[in-house]
Amino acid sequence: MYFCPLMDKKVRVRFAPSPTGGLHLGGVRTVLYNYLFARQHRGDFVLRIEDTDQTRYVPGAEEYIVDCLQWCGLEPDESPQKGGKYGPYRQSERKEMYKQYAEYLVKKGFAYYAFDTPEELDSMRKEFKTPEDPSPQYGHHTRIKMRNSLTIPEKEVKELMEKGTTHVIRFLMPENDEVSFTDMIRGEVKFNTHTLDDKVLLKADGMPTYHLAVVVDDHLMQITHIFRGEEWLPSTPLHLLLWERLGWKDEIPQYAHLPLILKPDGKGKLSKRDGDRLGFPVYAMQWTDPKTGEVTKGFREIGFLPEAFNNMLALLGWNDGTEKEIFSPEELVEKFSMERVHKGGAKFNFEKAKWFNHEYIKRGDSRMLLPYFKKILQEKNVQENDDRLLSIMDLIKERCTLLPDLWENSFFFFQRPTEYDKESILKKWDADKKQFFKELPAAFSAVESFTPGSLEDAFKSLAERKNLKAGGLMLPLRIILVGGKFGPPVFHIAELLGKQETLERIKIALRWEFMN
RNA sequence: GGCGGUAUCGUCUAGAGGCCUAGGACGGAGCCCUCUCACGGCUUAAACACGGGUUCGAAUCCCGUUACCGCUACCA
Repeated sequence: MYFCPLMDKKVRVRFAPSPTGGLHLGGVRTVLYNYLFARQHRGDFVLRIEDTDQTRYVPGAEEYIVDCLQWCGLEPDESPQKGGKYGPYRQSERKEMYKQYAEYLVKKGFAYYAFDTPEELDSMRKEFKTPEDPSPQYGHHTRIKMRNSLTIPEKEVKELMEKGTTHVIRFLMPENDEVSFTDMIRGEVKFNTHTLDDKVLLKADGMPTYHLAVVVDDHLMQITHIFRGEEWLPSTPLHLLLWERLGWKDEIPQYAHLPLILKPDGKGKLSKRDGDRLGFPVYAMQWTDPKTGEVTKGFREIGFLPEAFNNMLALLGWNDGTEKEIFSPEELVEKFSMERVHKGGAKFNFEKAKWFNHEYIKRGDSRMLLPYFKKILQEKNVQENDDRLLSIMDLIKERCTLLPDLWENSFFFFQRPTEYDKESILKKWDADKKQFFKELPAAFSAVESFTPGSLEDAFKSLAERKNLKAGGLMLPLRIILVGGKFGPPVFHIAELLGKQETLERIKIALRWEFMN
């Protein structure tokens, strides 16, 4: 059986997270690819909450996901919050629909009731466990030995049902069928149903499992393309069969299974633990576990720009075939193609991630950075007008990798040095130099425009008159103005400090006893 | 164990039979620029997992091996 979707409908894609905690960067990448594809094809992007596991309910997780998408600039067209004509968008609110479809499958002979208790399932697994088969499945070998509507006489089943005996509905997996489909990234993928099991479709609590819910909802919501993690590849044949048994074979969506994001070291999927261990975020935004109160910082909190974050994620597994690496959101929408997504998993590289952010800060217009800068300054209780802030950023942004670096590279504009790197000054300090700095304020005052060029000229001509080398005086000036060996070119610092403050700082420094 | 997927520099990747003595980026090393730190420029080390085919010719196609990853729940 080969499944080939018809592609003449309006593109509709979806992100369907389970609201159980922080949003992993792999999840954001999945959203990104969905979003880019939708925008490129002028389609719809829907957010659907997969909250069918009541035991894993985490308060606040759904709102958190919505906030993350907003920060990333990847907002859905339809969602529980926004609504839409295919709602509700929360699976827990669609509970009744799933049951009908499950019952329909039973009626058609494509599924059956199973009354086995968890304990019975457990002992079955133990009983059939062999070295060759360490995890026996509930499938064509074992189903005949279990308590289900296939093995129990019809009359008895009816009685059990009438008594309200707890049961699940399982899919009746055909014994020997070929199931194949074309994955947009991987090409043709084949399975034989022989090795597949009778997955639970409807749980004892009446909620569907992922498998039933995803097929029913994707159909009802007219989803045309499913882009999801590679971990779903093995259950795709089940889903395909479900589409077919439910009578929707002609509407099967196109699939693409995205490669996983791996740990930077060792092996396996990247997890929050790896971030904690290696010192970088894994979640998009800060997540506070409501149970333990544990707070986990995200990319936003450590100072990533959402555009840089997206760009980095887009390139983690995709490229446009050229050597271009920096793409604006618009370029991403235009250039992205699922066929060019790399098949293999990618180890996450935090250094490279930071490089993207650095590029965005460095290349970006300071006006774009202004709100971020102002927020930091607010925390530091600094008030300043926008024009000066813009000038400061123009000067320092090339040395800022993360947003907090904006402060680390500019604090000296807002506060006078409290201590000085004495070592560096004293190494070559003498009376002549001291005299030079005593006369410098007058020389600077005499300058007609307080600009880097004229300041440098004044500085150098004074040095010449005093028979000193200007080169040896620059570092002391820097330390006098900001306290240490850091910052942008020193005359630029002076310019932004302004005449009054520059002269003041020179005079203050000269009063320190180590200068004498 | 079974099933599925993947396999190019340390990392992300380009490469869709000859353009490959394998290109770019991050990171590393070195040099230049220089008042500090950066930015920028230049140079450099570093890879086709292995074995068989197919072909005049393979990183590219096929098969096998190996390694790694994923799935194998009334979780998603």
